[in-house]
Amino acid sequence: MKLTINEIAEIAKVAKSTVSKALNGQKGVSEEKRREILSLAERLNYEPSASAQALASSRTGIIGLLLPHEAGYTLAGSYWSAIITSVAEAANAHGHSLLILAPPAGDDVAGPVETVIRRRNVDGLIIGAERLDPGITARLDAEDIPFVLIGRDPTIKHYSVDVDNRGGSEGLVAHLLASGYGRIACLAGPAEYPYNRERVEGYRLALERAGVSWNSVRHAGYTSEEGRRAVTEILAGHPDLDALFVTAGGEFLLDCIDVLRLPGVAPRRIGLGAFDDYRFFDYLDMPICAIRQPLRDIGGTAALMLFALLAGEAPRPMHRTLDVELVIR
Amino acid sequence: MKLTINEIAEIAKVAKSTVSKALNGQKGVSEEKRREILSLAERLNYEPSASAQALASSRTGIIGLLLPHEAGYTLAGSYWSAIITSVAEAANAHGHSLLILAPPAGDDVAGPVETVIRRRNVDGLIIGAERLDPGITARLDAEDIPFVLIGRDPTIKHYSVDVDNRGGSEGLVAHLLASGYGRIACLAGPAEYPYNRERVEGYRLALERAGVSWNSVRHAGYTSEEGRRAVTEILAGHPDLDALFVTAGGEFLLDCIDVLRLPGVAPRRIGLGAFDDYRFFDYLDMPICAIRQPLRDIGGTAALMLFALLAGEAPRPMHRTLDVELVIR
DNA sequence: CTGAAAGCGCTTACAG
DNA sequence: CTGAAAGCGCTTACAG
Repeated sequence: MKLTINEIAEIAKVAKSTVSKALNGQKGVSEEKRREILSLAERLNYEPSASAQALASSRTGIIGLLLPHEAGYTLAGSYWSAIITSVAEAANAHGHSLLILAPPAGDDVAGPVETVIRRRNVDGLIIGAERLDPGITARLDAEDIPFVLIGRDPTIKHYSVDVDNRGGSEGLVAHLLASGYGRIACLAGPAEYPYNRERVEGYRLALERAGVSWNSVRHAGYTSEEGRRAVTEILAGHPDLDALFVTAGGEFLLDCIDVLRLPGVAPRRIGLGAFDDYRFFDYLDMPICAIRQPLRDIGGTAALMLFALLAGEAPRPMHRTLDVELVIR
Repeated sequence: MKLTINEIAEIAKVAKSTVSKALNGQKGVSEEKRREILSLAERLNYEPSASAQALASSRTGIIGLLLPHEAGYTLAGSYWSAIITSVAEAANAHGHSLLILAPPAGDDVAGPVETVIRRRNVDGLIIGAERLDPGITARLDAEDIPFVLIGRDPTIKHYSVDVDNRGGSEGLVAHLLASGYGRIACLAGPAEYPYNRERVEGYRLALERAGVSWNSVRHAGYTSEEGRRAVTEILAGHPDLDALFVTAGGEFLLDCIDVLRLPGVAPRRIGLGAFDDYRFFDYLDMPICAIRQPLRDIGGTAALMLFALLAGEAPRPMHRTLDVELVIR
């Protein structure tokens, strides 16, 4: 039924080890035989069995992408969709497949990682989880499974690709200042996410450079209630506020916008800055500028780094920082 | 290094075939030994090698999800994100992994399917591609690889899960009629997509039931230009139009909305009906109602059907149709 | 119930 | 360069 290396060997009248070498481009086969075998395999539509190769070589030809559980829920869903497809395409281009690891609802990321390690079913991992237990990366290191993080965690040694959180925020806030806003508050997601801290730094930097001393930073958890309450309190605490910089997108941002659009608030015409751009910003009746992230690049770059690692190279720099784009409306 | 079945057998002082049977819950092992072996494996954190199992049993423990190439681009990205994570979770719950297949830019879906068939690296497939060449499903049938389609193609015999396109559209249009709209045009995506045809049918049915003879249906391709042109022409052709039903979401819908918001058009206050709901509809300054699809259910149901097929059962009904929800704004 | 043996389809030293 | 052989870690008839 299934065409195997044995049939190829038989037809070509060589040993199957010779076929294997020819197919894998290894030395130790005459150019003539190689050509013969290659064309035969081509003609017969031969494709090696993934499982057999994996077992014999202890390389699976599969890379894994670890998603945070929230990936499926938030409107930032489009974020993960772009990451997934770009990684999948890069994987295919390198002759690999992409396995998706998503922790079950409520669980953290440790379970899937542990299973993957023990079952040995991926060669390497791209980790999209935004917060990561150092124990997990330690496990991966111990087991010699290469991984690349999307986003960066300063407390952990790892390869990573990230966007320029600080620079992007700085540019955005600088633009708000240049547009005439003078009292810009910053609403940030939880400080445990490194990117929120960096974006707050960018905010501070822009104010400092412009010689503006007025500032206000507040962190809030990623829940509808906390986000809404935070915006409400910021507004109440600063009657003279004229702009708000929100460090995150997705549902969190939408909740903030909801509050800003409330009847009592809307007349104040608060300017909005957001770290994440959406096309529907066009529909909002408020001045708004945003940071657009190069989503497909993030996935593609992470994959490239991982494949370098798999090839035994040490990609440099260890941390890739991608530029973002300021979108003005 | 890696713990294998041999070590377990040695420690338990039994043959490895006995260990295998015990672990896999097969008969032919005394309850006592089974318990012993199971607890030993548990204690030692033993997890069988995925590749070895796959090679020996010719079951990979992996299901594939085939995405259309557009998945990463459109705003409907959140659609795929929800499908992917829900399928991944269902797969995990069944002890399987999820492999993502995404055809390279410009290519169709045939390449990845062919590779998967020949490499034998999935046990079954969930096909998310919206348009499908019958040749592909024929290949899968021939190779005995079970598959479930998301969406339904009447020209192909297959298992599928879909939403109630006709009923949803009918309900939506009926609601528009009940709200006082009398001249409702329908802008549909390409007729090659079965769901577009079904949604148009729902539109017609609602008009018919209400005894409204005025109708206007137009199909347009999924490009920015075609969508915009279609809306422009519909508006120009029907100066008395008071509502528009768009059968699709994503970028296509956004392009339509752009045209409706154009200065010359906006004053007319066209009511909008959309098959796909987005939270940002709240921001639009136009009357709008929409259909919300049960995204996570779609993925979960498709996975359940596939696992039934893998277990040798024939899930019935062959086509699952999920209810949608009418969201009124 | 129990275990020895063959086999899944490859890769990889190792002789020749 | 070429090929015979062992081995990857399991599963699955098949005897006992």
